[in-house]
Amino acid sequence: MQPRPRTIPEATVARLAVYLRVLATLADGGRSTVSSGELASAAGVNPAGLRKDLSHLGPCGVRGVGYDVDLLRDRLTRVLGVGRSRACVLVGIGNLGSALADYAGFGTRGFEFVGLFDASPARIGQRIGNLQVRGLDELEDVVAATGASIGVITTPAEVAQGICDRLAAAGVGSILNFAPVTLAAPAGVDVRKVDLSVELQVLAFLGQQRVPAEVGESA
Amino acid sequence: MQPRPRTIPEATVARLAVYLRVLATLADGGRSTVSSGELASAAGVNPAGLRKDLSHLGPCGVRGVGYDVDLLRDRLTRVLGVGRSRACVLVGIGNLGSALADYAGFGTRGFEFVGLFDASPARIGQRIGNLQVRGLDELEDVVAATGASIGVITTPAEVAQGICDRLAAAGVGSILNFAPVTLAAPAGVDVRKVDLSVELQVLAFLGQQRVPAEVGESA
DNA sequence: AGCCGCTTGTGAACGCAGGAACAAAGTCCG
DNA sequence: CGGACTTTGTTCCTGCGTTCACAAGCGGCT
Repeated sequence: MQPRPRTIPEATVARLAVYLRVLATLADGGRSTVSSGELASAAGVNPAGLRKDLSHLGPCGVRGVGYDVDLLRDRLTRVLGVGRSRACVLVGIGNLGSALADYAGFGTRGFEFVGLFDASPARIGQRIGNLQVRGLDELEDVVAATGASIGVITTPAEVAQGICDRLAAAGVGSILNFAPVTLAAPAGVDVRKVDLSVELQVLAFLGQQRVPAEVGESA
Repeated sequence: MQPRPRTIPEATVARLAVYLRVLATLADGGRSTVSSGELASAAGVNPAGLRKDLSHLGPCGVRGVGYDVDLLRDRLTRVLGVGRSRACVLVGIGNLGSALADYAGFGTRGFEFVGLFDASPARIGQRIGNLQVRGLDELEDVVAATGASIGVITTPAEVAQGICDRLAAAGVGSILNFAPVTLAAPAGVDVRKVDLSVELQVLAFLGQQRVPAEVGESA
């Protein structure tokens, strides 16, 4: 049997990652226990929802007291698989790619870039952090040698699909796409998309809805 | 008074922005009409869902033929409010902030940065694109002078809440937060969060879940 | 030892998004 | 001019996520 059903909703997983970060802050502050209400308000969610999210891991709190910070952190770390370091490759070393390659937040959370790739000869050989930018022709070799399981795409939209195909064929099972296109990937490969201009447009729409006086559509 | 009900689901708005981009590509390719199926597959969604999304704008297709590309583009542009340019300020000119300030995709979609701010004296005065980085003390003045309605936060987590408060107090109604914290904002201010390490952690979790399943199946 | 208050964990209802199927409408062809 | 095909717009339904509300359990106090 499966005492913990392996099916944790995706939305819940995203929140678990947030809880984990809040817990780290609390631990730094010297706290040893937290209540669901406190944790929920720090994470910006409903207390009942938080408890339900946590219930997917089995009981891990003490009634009448709350959650043990260290214990819960351990549990979340193990469930999310942050314990072992994961090898990532990054394709497209433009402004955004360089920023991501240099972003310290990844290394401390179990993600390590093992390869940076770009098509432009001008960028090949450039050093970012402790890595050198390689040519695209080395992509498959590096993925095979390092066993990288995650690929990050920060290329122009036109070539993103081609890179996606090559990553998938090379055995990369998870792709994070920043290019403003919808990628098609074979079954068994997860693709997540972060589209910055869509975020801004949604924000603009909500703001426009809130201030209809500024629109002046009927005039 | 409301031929179009003002309540368009947020998830739909995000997809409308995607459709708009796909339509731009199609228009560049010379296409004049598209069917819902074609548009849906290009956007990576279900055809029925796409039609439902578009139905929020009222009937804008021709039965038996499809959608007129230019007309639909016009309609979407007007609903999303991409027509007029929106003034944005960006706070925190680190690697990520610099990348965003230099990202061409925003300017072509109706978003214009009118102020870049950083706390570090080393960065103040630096030029990015056609803007100069200013000190944080000028933040309120610039927001007031330009009427900026959107603020983007790419600061370290520790100072993000303070910046959020100052932006909200200055009259910025929409905030896009890249800092790895959950921000609290007064009512009437929309906050959207883009958390890169959460995206990676979700991806890692999905991949981790997939691998043991594959092992069990192939054995 | 017993009671009380606090907090977790779970069960149920509500609302929402997503998907499939169907009727209306317009066009193309004979 | 009429029929048939294509495609939209809508309606229904199913499933998921979220929220509310309550019972169970644990620690502290008397």
